[in-house]
Amino acid sequence: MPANFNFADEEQGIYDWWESQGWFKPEIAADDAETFTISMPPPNVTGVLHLGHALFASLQDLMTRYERMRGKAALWLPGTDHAGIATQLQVEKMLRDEGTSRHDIGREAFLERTWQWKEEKGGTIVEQLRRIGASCDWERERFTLDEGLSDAVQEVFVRLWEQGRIYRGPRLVNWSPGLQTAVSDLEVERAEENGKLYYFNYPLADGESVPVATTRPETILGDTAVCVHPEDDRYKHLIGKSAMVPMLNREIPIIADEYVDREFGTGALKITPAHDFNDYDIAQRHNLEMVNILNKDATLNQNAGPYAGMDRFEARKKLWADMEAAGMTLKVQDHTMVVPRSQRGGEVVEPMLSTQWFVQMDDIAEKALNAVRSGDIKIVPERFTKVYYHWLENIQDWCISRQLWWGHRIPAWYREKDSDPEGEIYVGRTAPEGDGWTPEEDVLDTWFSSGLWPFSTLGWPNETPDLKRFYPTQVMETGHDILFFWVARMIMMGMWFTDKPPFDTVYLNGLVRDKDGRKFSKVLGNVIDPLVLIDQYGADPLRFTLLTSGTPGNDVNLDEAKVEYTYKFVNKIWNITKLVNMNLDDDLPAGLPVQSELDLPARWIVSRTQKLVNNVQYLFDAFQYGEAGSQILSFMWDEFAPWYLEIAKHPLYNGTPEEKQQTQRVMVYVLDTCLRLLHPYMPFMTEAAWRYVPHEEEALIVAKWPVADEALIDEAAESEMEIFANLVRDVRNIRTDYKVDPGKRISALIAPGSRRQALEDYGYIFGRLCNVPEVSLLSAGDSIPENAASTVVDDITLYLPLEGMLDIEAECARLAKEKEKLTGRIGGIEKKLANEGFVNKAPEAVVQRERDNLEQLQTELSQLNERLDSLCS
RNA sequence: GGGCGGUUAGCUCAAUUGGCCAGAGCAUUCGCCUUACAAGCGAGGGGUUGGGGGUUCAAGUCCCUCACCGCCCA
Repeated sequence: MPANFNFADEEQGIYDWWESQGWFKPEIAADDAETFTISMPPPNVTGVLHLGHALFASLQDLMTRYERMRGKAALWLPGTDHAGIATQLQVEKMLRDEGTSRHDIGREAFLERTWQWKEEKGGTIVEQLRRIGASCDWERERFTLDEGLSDAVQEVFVRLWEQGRIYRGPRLVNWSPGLQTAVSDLEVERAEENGKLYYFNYPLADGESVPVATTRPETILGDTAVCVHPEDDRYKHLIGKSAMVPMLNREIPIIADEYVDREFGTGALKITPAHDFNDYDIAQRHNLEMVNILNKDATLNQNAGPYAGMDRFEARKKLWADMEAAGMTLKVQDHTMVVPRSQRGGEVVEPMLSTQWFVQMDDIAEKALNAVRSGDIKIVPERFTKVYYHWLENIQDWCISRQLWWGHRIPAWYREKDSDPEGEIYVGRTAPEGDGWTPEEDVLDTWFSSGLWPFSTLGWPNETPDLKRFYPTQVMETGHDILFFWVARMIMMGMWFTDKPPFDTVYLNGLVRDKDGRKFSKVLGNVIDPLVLIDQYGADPLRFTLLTSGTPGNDVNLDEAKVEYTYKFVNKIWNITKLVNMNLDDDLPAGLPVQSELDLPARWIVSRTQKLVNNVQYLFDAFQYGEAGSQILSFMWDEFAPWYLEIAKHPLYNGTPEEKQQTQRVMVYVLDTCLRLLHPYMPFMTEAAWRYVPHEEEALIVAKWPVADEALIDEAAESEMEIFANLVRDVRNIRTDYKVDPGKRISALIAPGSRRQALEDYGYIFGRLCNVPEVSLLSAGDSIPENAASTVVDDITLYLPLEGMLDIEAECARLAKEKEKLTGRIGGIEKKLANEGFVNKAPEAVVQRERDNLEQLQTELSQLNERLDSLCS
């Protein structure tokens, strides 16, 4: 067996072996096996792996591997997303660098270039997912623009149209001037920024004026009313009069609406329905005219009169300067305001009147709400259900058209009617018959196709065998940041079109941040590339660290020091395996020996193993993978290796053939169990190590998940071993206190109390664990050694004759300190037990535990007192 | 303004229906190359679990309140 696990040489080979054996495919399970399906949230096809991907891949792979080991037909279905805006932006940038643009080369050439780009870059992230060990069924990999998925998108669009749930029309939408497309509410990020509030006198037709404040002066050019509060005594008399738009002298009405906040600004509001959502609502109520003053690139159009052609921010300055010159302005104040910016480009988004396609959401949302309300879909952590409800209960119609080229083209055609070039609309799976039809240019929001992902990837709308067998899926694991964007939409689409919840559990993870909790950013220079970590430490440490650094739904702060530590854990496990492996004989019988034949350390570690398996199972059932992982690590590193394996060296090296074999079988059993439990966390190293452990199954990836055997839990063995452990720790402490060279062998005398037999049988433990190879048991009447340090555990007193090294005074001080600690604890327990409330109300087991504790501590105290009497008085 | 999360050792994080002395890693102190592992082993120091109040026999955990940090929605 190699000295170390050489991940760099091994990982690729192991992965290829798994894949070539077909173990990533659900078909390896029995035909009638229960299914377990996860659809992978499709990463951007041209993206590269970042830690967010690494986290979701680790979680989903863990779940998949776990269920696979439990014998389910486990399918983790991978894929990528065409990511309309993001990908188009990348290609447009390429074109810009080449000195051309998408408009120069035209739609067809542009799409060709984009497909080419997709082919070039599309493999990257998929390869990177393999590197972290993702056990997905690559033969079922999908891409959102695949033919099958495109059919599904078209089918959904046409059906929604036929159901009257899709409509087209002019509405106020969020317009991204840089991207020159509409975007949905969700794609707009709002943040407080320092802006200004401009006060000016709005001229009235009769020569008077009314003071008004605005944060965006350029929108004055699109005003179609001035609005005051109906109860506002300052302005009441103006209602019904007319105002004149500054510089344009367009006459507009003064209206009253209770929406106006009398406290804000001057209490009078200018209304620009074509460029403000609130104003739009007011305009609807009052039947106001709507004047669009912006072009698609956010320069001003002809409605802006002399300002036509200027950029919106330039126009703001110029208009204000002109108004100042005309004596209309009052003042400019600093003002904190909420600015909407594009999630993609970061530029300021403009509300703009535009003709777009929408999905009417009310009934669709209702079904999705019910799926969660009824418990058919469970969200983990549960607190996100409230967020989900709130969003769906207040949902707006969804703007699904995008003025992009990269995406699913909307299956609609227009024909002139009543001199309107788009007067007649046809929506269908194929182009309409007849002449004069022009196809729709717009494509669909990327999330429209992702919303179908759980079933479109399985073949829907066709009743494919995969769809029948694997739909609905079981778990949707993704980031809580896309609960609305994606999860809610999948539930809506799934419920609407398949009448089934697309998955029964939504598991939401948080964001990965740096160790100080900051977001990764190029500006901060704190970006960590998961592939660099994998190159440095291997995939397993990164996976394990991501999986154990956080709790469900919360952000993960990744500390590279922990990755390094986990890398050492990998080495630790490797060395444990090496030790076990080098102490094996051929033809070792499989499985554990009969429990009654086991020695105390074996009964103890076997019992501890059952408890570990139970805990891990409990935690897995509750999605608490982090805690489960930590417990496995702690069991191996703090119990199995330093206690059991060290003790086991005695029977292995000095025992009878029977004892030796028994010990071999036990350590193989425990190690094997740990490797199984750990495999979903660290697939590569566990698989590699497992080769050196006797086993029956073909590979660890398809080995059985451990189940605890309650009959092997042995509380008596656990408490007896605990006594040994405490004695060993005490001896070590004494050695440290007296600065006894660790290499120096010393002997001990033990007054064994009620444990004579155990101490006779297992006294060798002291030789192994604290370098005390000679242990003599005292009998009643034997004289207590002089000049010895001592310690007490339960009814046992252990003496270490330290010959010339003992300082009586120091020893007495040590014992006195020990006594103080003991009496303190005894006092605490006595007080507790004297409390009638505790004795009567606490569970019997808890009370009994305290009583047992008290009894033991009192025993220890009396022995300690004897020792103090004889040595120190 | 509404909702949610967080605040635990110097730093990063745990702690399963409330129940033994709140645990790890990093950092730090001391001692060890002990034949699986110095990528290691052994021992230690470091905490009023953000403040205050309450419920309970028992609170990091449940309730109220305040403070600060963060996220989502309007």
